[in-house]
Amino acid sequence: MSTAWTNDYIAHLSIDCVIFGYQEKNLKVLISNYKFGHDLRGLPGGYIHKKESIDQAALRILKTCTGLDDIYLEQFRVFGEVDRISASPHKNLVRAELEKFDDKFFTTAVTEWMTSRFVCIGYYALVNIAAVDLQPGVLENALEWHDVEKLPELTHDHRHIVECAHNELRENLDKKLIGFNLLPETFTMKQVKELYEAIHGRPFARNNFQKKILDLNILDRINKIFTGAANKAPYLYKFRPKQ
Amino acid sequence: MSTAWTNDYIAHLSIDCVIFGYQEKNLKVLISNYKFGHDLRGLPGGYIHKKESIDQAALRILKTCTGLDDIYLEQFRVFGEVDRISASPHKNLVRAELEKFDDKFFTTAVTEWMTSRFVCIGYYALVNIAAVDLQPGVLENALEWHDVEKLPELTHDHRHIVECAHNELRENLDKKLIGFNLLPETFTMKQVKELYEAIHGRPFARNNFQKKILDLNILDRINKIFTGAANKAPYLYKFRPKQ
DNA sequence: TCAAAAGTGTTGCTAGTACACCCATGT
DNA sequence: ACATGGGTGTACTAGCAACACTTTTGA
Repeated sequence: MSTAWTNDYIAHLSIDCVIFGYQEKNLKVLISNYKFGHDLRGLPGGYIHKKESIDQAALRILKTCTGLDDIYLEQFRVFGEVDRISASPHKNLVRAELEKFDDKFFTTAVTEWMTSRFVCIGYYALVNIAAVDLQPGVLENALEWHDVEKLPELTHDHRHIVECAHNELRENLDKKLIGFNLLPETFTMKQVKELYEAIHGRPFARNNFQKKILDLNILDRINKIFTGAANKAPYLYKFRPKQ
Repeated sequence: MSTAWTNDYIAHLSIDCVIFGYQEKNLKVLISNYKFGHDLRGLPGGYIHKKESIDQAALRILKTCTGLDDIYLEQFRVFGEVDRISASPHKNLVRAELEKFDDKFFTTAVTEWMTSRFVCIGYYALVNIAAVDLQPGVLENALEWHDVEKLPELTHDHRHIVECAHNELRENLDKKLIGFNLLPETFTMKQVKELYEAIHGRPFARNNFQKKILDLNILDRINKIFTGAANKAPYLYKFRPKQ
């Protein structure tokens, strides 16, 4: 039975997802808190079914932990060092814990399969945190949003993978205008600016930023929003779907 | 014996290399002409040893066909559609031809392994054609340089892979200043311009191009070269190794 | 009336483009 | 001398950054 399970997937090839969200002016990453190990954490990931494309596999993994179907995602790099798992201080821990876990499923064969050398395809995804319905898997205590700047210790090379994804996000933010996937349906220009600042980790000039974004001609101005504060009411915008 | 061979490699995961060269003012790609099939061609590629990193595997494959050690290369994308081989008109042809090929090695098990579903990591490399010593493998009649604009029919999705690599090369040409890997030790500004034109497929203004390249401060001017033509002698440049 | 936050305008710098001109070279 | 191709300079433009100013809002 468990042999059948491993047989359904391509061996030695995995997908790890860096799922970005945005909340309280901070860029967040979704992190798995595993049931085994001492507060061991890592990226949500999974394997590729022999009968599905890698994009389908990534979407399936994303749906499993967020419940969402329509997610912006992109592969950004392959991590293929031989020792990315074997050199990890967690490798043997993970293997031992898995075997203790549930002897009906995690046989020695399965845990060996899972802790062997893996080439990992890195995907990053952008989600609206408010729309996410976190669904921890059988191996997970919880799924947690962590500030990208204050990540806890992560297993294997997952911290490095997050850094690569973060760099890629920064590079693609202007080029592909993907940042709006992180915002709610409608938003103020200030929110857009704060999002960009959170991703780039540096301030933007208010007026120039507004001009830059409006000149893209991708936003529609909806109406003013009166916050009750003693100042000019900001406009609400929404992303204009491509014609 | 052949089972041992397939056991040495990660199953269902391959590397295909788009090896760019530059000759006679044209951007070229190195193409395998297979011994089997009717003039069947494809990209040089290979598999990943269980004990080597994916970068090492790519370098090994490159060394096998070009004889070169120090090659600029970069992974650019993973191709993971389920049907990228099975939907190919060549799949069954390749399998049948392989089995006829050499029954000591290409057993049914091996050819099944080789023609099963594969996730392919795409690498592109830049080489100086003059330095290359082409070494066809056991399955290859020849390795041939083809104009990127006039590619012959290629097996599976290899044409698509070349197009993706070409796009990536164009995008990275300025950003990473990698074009000089395609030129000889010393070169004139005209040669650099022609290289850029070949890669981008569009003309550049002579004077502005010269200014742009010189402003990068990465070239050293060596001396004038007297071509014998009735005009001003151009300067020779060489790439300045980073301090 | 005032402070706070939002919207907009002006200037200057820089990179890229188009145009023009001058210089070296061999016939 | 002159045609050819190479080197360089100038002006125009677009995009971005720094500055300033005006407008709206509720207390």
